[in-house]
Amino acid sequence: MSYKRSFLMEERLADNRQRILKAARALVAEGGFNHASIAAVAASAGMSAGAIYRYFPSKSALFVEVLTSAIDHEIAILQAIVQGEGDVTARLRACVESFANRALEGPYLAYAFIAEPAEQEVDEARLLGRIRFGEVFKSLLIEGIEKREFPAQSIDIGAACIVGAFTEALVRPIAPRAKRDGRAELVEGIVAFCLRAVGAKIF
Amino acid sequence: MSYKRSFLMEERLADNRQRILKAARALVAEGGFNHASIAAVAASAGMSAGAIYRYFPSKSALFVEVLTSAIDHEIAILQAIVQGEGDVTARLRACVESFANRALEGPYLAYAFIAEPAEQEVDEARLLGRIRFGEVFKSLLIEGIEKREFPAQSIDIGAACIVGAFTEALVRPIAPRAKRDGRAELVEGIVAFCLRAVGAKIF
DNA sequence: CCAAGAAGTGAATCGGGATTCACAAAAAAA
DNA sequence: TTTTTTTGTGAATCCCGATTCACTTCTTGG
Repeated sequence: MSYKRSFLMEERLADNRQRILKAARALVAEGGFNHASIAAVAASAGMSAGAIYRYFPSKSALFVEVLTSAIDHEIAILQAIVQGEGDVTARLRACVESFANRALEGPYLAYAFIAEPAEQEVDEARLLGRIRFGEVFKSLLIEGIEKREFPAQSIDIGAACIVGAFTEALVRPIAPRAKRDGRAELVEGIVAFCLRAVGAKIF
Repeated sequence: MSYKRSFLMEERLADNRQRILKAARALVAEGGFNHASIAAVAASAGMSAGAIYRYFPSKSALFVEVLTSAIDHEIAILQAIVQGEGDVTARLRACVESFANRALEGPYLAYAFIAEPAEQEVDEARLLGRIRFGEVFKSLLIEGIEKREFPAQSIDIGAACIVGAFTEALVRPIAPRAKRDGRAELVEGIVAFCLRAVGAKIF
C-alpha cells in the first residue's frame, strides 16, 4: 500500500485551503460576488482553477463557507457582548452599534453578506445567518423582558424586525457607490430606533 | 407607401404586451424568478420566445417592468392610506397591516419582490422600490412628529428601518416552504414593533 | 389579388463562467 | 531509483438560458 500524507503535506494542503478562502473573501470584499469567479479566486490564491476543486466541490460550496465563517465570526462577537455585563438595554445597544460599525467599515463585504444576490445555496446560507442573528437578539429580548427592562412582546417577531431594521438601514449607505458620511448619526439613529422598538426605558 | 397599424392591430399589440407581463407575473408568483425563463413566459403567453423581443428589449427589462408595476400598485395603495383620515398612528398601522397582509396572501410573489435574487437590473429596481416604500413612511413620520404623535427622531433612518423590519419579519414566513399560521399574530407583532419604534403613544 | 412592410416562429447561435479531464509535476512507498 | 498515488495545470468542454435571424405568416394599402 502506499501514500500517507506527511505532516508537512497535510499542512500545506490546509494552508492552500485557507489561502483559497482568504482570496475569495478578499475578492468579495473588493467587488462583490460578481468579482469573484473561480478563475479570479484561483489566480488570487496563486493556483489553477482546477485546483480549487480539490478543496471545494463547487463554487457554491466555497462561497457558502466564506459566508458562513464570516457570519460565525460576527455571531461570536455579538454573543460575547450578549454575555457581557451591563443591563440588557446597554448590551442591545452595544450589539447593534458593533454590528453596524463593522458593516460600515467594510462596505462591499457587508453588502455582499447582507444583500447581494448570489447562488441559491449562498442565499440559503445567508438566510440561515439572518436567522442566527435573530437568535442572538431573541436571547436579549427574553432577558430584557424577564428583567422588566422591556415590556412583554413577541420575541420572534421582534428579533426578526431588529435584524431587518438595521440591515435595511445599513444596506443603503453600504450599497456600492453610496456616500458614507454621518456614520455616527446613522449608527445612533439605528440604535435609537431599535431601543424604542423593544420598549427600552431610556427613551 | 404602405402599412399603418390599424386600430385593431394596435390593440392586439398592446394586448400581447399585457399578456406577456401577466404571464411573467404569474410565473414569478408561482415559482419565483427561476421559474420564469423567457421560454416559459412565451409559452405561457401563447407565443414564441422570439416574439417577446418585439415587446421588450431584454429579459431584464421585462422583469424590471413586472416588478416596477407591482411596486407602483403597492405604493398607490399605501399612498391612499397615508392621505386618508385618522391620526398618523392609525394610518401607520394601516399601512403596515395592509402591506403585510397582501404579502402573506401571495407568498411567492412577495418573496420574489422583496428578496429573491435576480439580475442586476431587477435588483436595482427592487432597491428603488424599497426606497420608494421608505418615502411613504417618511411622509408619515414627518407628519407624526409635526403633530406630536411621535417624538423627534431621524426620519430617513426611521423610514428605512420600518421597511427593513416588516420586510424581514415577512420574508421568513414567506420564503418558500415556510409554515403560514398565526398570520394575524405575525401582522400584529410587526405593527406593534413599528409603532413602538416610532414612539407612537398608544403603547 | 398583389406588393411591401410588420409581426411571429423556433431552431441555431452566443456568451460566459463553472466544471472536467488528459496530462504533468510532486510526494510517498518500495 | 522506480513505482504508485496524489496534487496541480489550464485548455477544452459543458451547460443553459438569453438572444438572434432566416424564414413564414399576417396586415395593410393599392
